[in-house]
Amino acid sequence: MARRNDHTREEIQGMAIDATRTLIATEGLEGVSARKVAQQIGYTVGTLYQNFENIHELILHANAFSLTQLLAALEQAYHQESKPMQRIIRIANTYLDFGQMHEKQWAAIFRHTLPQGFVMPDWYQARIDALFSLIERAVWELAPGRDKKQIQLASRTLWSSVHGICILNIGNKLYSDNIATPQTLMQSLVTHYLNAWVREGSKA
Amino acid sequence: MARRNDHTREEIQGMAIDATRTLIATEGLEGVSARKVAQQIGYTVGTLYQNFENIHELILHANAFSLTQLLAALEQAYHQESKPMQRIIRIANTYLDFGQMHEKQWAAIFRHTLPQGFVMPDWYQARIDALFSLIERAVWELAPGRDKKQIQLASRTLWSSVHGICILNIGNKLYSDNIATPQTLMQSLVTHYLNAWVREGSKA
DNA sequence: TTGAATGGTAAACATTGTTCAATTATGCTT
DNA sequence: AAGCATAATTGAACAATGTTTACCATTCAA
Repeated sequence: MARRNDHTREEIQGMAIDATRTLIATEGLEGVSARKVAQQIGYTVGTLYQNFENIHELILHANAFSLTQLLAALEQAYHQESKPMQRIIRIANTYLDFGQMHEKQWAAIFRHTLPQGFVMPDWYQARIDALFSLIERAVWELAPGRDKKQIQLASRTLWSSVHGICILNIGNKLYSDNIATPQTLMQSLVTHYLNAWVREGSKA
Repeated sequence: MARRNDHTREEIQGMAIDATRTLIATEGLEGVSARKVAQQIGYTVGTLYQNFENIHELILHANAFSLTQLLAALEQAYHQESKPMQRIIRIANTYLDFGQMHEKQWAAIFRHTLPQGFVMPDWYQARIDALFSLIERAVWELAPGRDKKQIQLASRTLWSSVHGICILNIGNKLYSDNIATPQTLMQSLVTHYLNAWVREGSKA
């Protein structure tokens, strides 16, 4: 294996992903370009394209990193001792906080779209699955008696909604801030939805 | 006013917006380019840039058109005779259906982002406001006794959530379709959230 | 009819993603 | 140690993007 600098293939890839993450964090997704990344790591575009199929794969790796950070934050919120309902609220607020604190990275995750014919890699989908699985666990603890399908339905409904609040929160500030904070909306969503959902279950 | 062809400024703008809408509908937001639009309407890019500040303004106009269509569909759903709760469910499903039926246009609306320093024009924001106002009306009918702040809070919470379900529905199909349809999620969200919210109000 | 103003064009510029032939450095073999 | 094969790296090239602008053409008013 011949190499001119003291960087292995893996090192170059790591450096490129780091540079991409920095670019996203400072200039946003639109600020990322192959040449900028290459220049940042001291190589040329050509080298970049030998380590990544295309620019989307690179962005995908950077986003996967953010997803891992997010997941870690959610796991931490999960593992604090408290009642099931409070736990879910805490996780939801962590989700919200992450979006607010890392706005550019967050936007990059859900705003980036694969071009036609590009399939989402398994290692990326796995992170998303892990996220949903965490929610399902938390919801299950709230109502251990419900069957799996119901848990799944409620989890996905709830988390799509939580996600919706996060989205409308960043960028387009749809709420005049003096009226209601996104935390208030989040609280309203989770308590109302889950209270009714739990009650429905105890009826049957 | 000198003109080479028989098109007024307004006509050219209308043609350009139409062409942009077609491009979005067929190729998606990424398929839109100034040259494609110009060629479609039989003019050059230069002419396009005399009628629009930049490509984003053009896209904004196309998206505003979609928003108007969406609003019309929601208004129609609103004006059908039924109980308040059923009305809201119907509106939410109309929202969902619109996203499914006009996937590309829908994605173009919420995926398009203004570049730095670009402020959203009033005529665009007005359409979004109209949308939220419609929901507020529908929620008010469900609980006419609640004060305005509470109505606003519930409306925004609910609609952010509805929006979240729509988003996760298109593109990234996060639900294995054999488990639950998005309509099921929508039904679950609206009924549970609003039932608990109404009950909370009658307690006070 | 002539001149001024407007409509429209085409070419140019910078920047994007992506490819690829040429070059250079490395490791292995003899 | 020399040479060779292989891999790494470059830099130029291509097409397509948004955007600007100098120039040409047409029309209306005088």
